[in-house]
Amino acid sequence: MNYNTEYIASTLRIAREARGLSQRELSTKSGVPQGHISKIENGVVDLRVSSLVALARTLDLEAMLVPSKSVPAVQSIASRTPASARQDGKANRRVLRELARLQNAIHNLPTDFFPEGELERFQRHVRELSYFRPTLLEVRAIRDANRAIKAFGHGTHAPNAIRQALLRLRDLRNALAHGRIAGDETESVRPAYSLDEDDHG
Amino acid sequence: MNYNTEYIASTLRIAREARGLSQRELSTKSGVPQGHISKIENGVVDLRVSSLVALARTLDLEAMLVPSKSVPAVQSIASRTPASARQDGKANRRVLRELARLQNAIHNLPTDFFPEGELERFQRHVRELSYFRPTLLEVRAIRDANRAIKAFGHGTHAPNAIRQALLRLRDLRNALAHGRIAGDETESVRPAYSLDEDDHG
DNA sequence: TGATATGATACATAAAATTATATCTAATAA
DNA sequence: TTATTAGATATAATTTTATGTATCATATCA
Repeated sequence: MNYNTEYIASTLRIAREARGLSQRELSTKSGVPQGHISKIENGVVDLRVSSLVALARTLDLEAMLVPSKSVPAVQSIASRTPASARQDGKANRRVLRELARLQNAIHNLPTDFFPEGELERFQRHVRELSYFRPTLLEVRAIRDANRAIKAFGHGTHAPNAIRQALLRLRDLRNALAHGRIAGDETESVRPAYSLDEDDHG
Repeated sequence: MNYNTEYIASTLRIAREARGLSQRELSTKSGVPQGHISKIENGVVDLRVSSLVALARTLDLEAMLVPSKSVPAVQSIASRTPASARQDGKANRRVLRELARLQNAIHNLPTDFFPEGELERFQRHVRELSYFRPTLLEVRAIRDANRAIKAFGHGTHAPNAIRQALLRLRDLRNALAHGRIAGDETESVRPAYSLDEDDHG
């Protein structure tokens, strides 16, 4: 699997949640079993094109093959582009930098202070936050989370502060994801394989 | 397989032939076995996304998920010239070779199976086709005509097959002469799974 | 004729899809 | 808190199928 599975996984998950569908609902609509949707969204499988098309269609997405040269133009067509690399403007960059810092900070947290899997879930929430336009995000919430983690490293180890801050971010993500069901706003668009892979943490 | 595989099949095959690649060459470049490419191009298999991406990348295409609403805009961006390949040698030589072979084949056909003057007209059509840039021609159509003639020589003598194939070429010539893009089966059908041919030229 | 290249086929195997079951999460109440 | 419940998601076991390796038939060229 030398293409970016993260892209497919995240795109499908975000699109599903943006429409307020559970995996089971998407399953009945698309015909793809719920368990399989779970595996797809977690990047566990190298899915077949029929599954991809079935899921994409029920989420109002189309799988297309476009000339590589046209990819930037195609991305510019979609009004909501991934927040990662394409926004310019100081404010946006600042938000993204905070987000990246947060990702890194969570990655370096000692796992034994948190319930099993909690940090991974938080990681995912933060990563998915990055798919929204930075202008929609709240710098302060992100910064608070960073501060909490920093305080955790320095002084008294209090996981709850971190948890609180990260839960706020999760709620923000949910609000954004569920808030634009009806709108003309379209989904994130990204190449099926990344030209430059994520730093991974 | 409840989605239309025709598009994946024909698009990949046309893109490959437009670049003058054999299945084996594409195989070594993409890492996908030749036998598998054969099955994919014949629509026998429901290929995995990794295979699709590997083939597409080798053919300078990129798999993307785009909002359904944006599909027309994306299609207008990706130009739909039928056989747009590199300006350079290999693909062009391939087309010209097929064309020359076809001229020769028509020349050697027994005249008594065809109405008076028909073969001469076909000859002229093919000759005139060679006046156009090879990049605009369709190897597939030319090859089909060659095959039809070969089958005629071997098995049952059925002039209609040849006539059909040659009429397709005549239509292509007319379309080119009038400045339009020739519509063959790949463009007449509207995909649910939409694929657009690359344009290098 | 032999040699080379092309696209299709056969079969073993690894992996995805299916079906069914278990686990997790977010609320609510005791 | 702690227990419980429902709803959502993840995992397990089995079946189905794409993939990988090898070979085949046919066509083309020397």
